[in-house]
Amino acid sequence: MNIGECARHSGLPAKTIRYYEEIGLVRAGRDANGYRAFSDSDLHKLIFLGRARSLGFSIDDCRKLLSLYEDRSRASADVKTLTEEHLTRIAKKIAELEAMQATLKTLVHKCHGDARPDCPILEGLAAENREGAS
Amino acid sequence: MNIGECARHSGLPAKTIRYYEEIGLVRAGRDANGYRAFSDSDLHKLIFLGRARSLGFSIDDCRKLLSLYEDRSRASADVKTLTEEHLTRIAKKIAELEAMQATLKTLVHKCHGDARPDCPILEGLAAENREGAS
DNA sequence: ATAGGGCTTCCAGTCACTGGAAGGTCAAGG
DNA sequence: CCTTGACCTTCCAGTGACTGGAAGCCCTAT
Repeated sequence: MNIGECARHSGLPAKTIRYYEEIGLVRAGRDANGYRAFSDSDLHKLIFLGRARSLGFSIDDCRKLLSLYEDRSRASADVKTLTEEHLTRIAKKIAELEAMQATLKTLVHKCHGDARPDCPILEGLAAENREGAS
Repeated sequence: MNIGECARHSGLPAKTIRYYEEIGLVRAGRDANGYRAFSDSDLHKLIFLGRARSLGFSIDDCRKLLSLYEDRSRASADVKTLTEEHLTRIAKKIAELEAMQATLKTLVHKCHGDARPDCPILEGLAAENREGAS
C-alpha cells in the first residue's frame, strides 16, 4: 500500500503520515522505486494514532499508548493511568474555557452594541475599578 | 518606567512585553542608555493586553481590540461583535473537549486497570468493531 | 512524446511565546 | 578604582503538530 491509499484508509493526510514516520511514531518499508510501502499493521497503527489524536492525546502520549498497544504483556492499569491524567487535563481546560466564557458573557451582556463609543467590554478589559472578576 | 517595573505592574513577563513591541502591539520610548521607557499609558495598554489574552483572545483580536480601545469614536457594536465571535469559538472548543471527555470517560469506566493486558481503552482506540462512538 | 497524477525530499511558516547566550549599564560595597 | 550582581540589550533557537509549497522523480494512459 502506498501513502495515498494509506491516507484514504486511515483518514490521515499523507503529510501527517510522513511526519509521523519522521518523528518515529511509525515505520514504513520502501518499494524499489523509493515509494513508502505500508503493511496492514502499519495502517492499523495509523488508524490508532488518528483516533488517539482526535481524543486529544499528545504525540508523546500517543507514543506511549502505541507501545502499550504493541506490548502483549502490558498492564491495563498503565493505559488507564495515562487516560485518567489526560482526562484531568481536559477537565482543567474545560474549566478554564468556562471561566473565560462566563466573564465574556457578562461583559457582552452589559454592552449595548450600538454606534456609540461607550463600551463595558473595553472598560472590563482595561481592568479599571473592577472588583470581583478574576 | 523600565521594562522590569512595567512587568511587575502589568503582570506580564518582560520577554512577552519585548515580544509585543516587536510585533507592533505596543511601542516604547528609549532612555539615553538604550533601555526601554514605558509611560503610564503604555502600562495601561499592556494590562489591557494581559486581560484580553487571559480571556483567550488571539493576538490578532488583541490588535483590533486595542485599536478600538484607543479609538474615541469607535462603535461599541464592533467590540461586541468581536467578542461574540470569540465566544462562539470558545463554545465550540468546549463542545469538542466535552465530546472527548465523554468518550474517554466511557473507555476508562470499562477498563479494570489492573496488571492484566486486556484493555478496552486500547481496543477502543484501535477502532475495531465499534458502533456508535464518533 | 506528453500530460496528469502521485510520489520523493527539503525548507519555511504557523501561534505566542520562552530559554539561553553574549554583552552593555548601573548602583552599592570593599 | 574594581568587582559583584542585578538589571538591561539583541539575536537565535525551540516549542507542538502539523501544513504549504517548491523542485524534481515515477508511472500510466493517450
